[in-house]
Amino acid sequence: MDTVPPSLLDLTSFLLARTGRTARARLAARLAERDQRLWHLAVLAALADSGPQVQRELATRLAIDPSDLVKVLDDLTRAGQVERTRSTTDRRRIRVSLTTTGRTALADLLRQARAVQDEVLAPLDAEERAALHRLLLRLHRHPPASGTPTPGTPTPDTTTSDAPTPGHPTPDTPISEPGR
Amino acid sequence: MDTVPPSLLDLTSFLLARTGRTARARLAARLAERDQRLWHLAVLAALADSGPQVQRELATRLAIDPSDLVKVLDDLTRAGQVERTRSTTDRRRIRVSLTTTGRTALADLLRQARAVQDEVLAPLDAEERAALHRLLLRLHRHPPASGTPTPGTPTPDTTTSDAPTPGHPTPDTPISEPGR
DNA sequence: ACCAATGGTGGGTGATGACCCACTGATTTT
DNA sequence: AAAATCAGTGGGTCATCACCCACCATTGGT
Repeated sequence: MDTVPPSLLDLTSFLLARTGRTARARLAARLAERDQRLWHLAVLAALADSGPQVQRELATRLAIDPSDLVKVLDDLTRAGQVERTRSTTDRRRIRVSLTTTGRTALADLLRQARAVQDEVLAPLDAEERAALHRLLLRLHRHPPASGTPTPGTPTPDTTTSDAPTPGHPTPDTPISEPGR
Repeated sequence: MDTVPPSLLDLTSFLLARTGRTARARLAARLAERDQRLWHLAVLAALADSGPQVQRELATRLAIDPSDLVKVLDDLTRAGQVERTRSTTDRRRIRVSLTTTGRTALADLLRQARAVQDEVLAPLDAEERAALHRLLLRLHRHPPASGTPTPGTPTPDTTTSDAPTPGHPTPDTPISEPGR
């Protein structure tokens, strides 16, 4: 049984898609055990890296719909990992900041992520992993540029962004997009 | 701007997931222009590589639900790219074979796939692409093993030429899984 | 003070993808 | 020839996302 059609294995893009998919799936599954999802990790990471921020900033930075961010933050707040405090200067805004437990949680999630990574990258030795990481990082920074304007996919490409997900126009440079 | 949280960029698995996602999305978008989807490509490729087969074989090989395969084949048949003929020996079975136009279509799709690939891998030179391909291929053969039960797709093999890894036939495993 | 714009929410919507089950022919068993 | 089995279908279900819109609170003009 088996054999993946060789024609497909010749396509780097196919391999990329496939491995990426499994990596993602495994990570998601792992996080699910903690009742967290990819977006939760992304948000916590963003807060840890860039400090407390207003929701709107977070949303644009993560390229997530503000409306969806709300839900993620609801979860995180409920778990006591982030705190929402209204900005004193502009009471419309809400500053989101990491709590101590949030920081701990993040550390744990990152640990999980690395564990999954070790599983996925198991067949590679340290140097190879580093090489892979380097290559992927290069790809990451690069704007795929325009591509196929397919319905649903405007192909935006804004200068910097990296990867628009087809199907949805991605405005500017989003970030992570754990979700789909 | 953007700035993806650095913490995430440190995760190879994150980069993998992300680039893989965009690769997949772009390819899907491209195929969509031809009114085809990833599974269509996978099926055509499987038929081209392994010759005419009974649906059930195809399904297990591609790790697709038999029920879903039917729909894909319906499309391909409608487009005149494959032909379904009942097996003379066992009339329950249906042999699926590629038609000439199917072969042409496949060639076109693969061309599209490579085009997308060129866009995605743009920042890398030939050697780097080769290196990336090699690494991914290694990962591909590797059974993700346990961990998170990601059902679905096992791995392996294609005996094909391009593989860096010298000769090992391959065991077998499911294949592609454009989908899940 | 009034009005337009803005941040944040809540509540949907639509598309996609995997999975499942019941049903029909054909074949094999016994 | 009846029973069990199998290939192929058809018709759902469920879960996941990204996206959108109407709405409240709050501001910034002017």
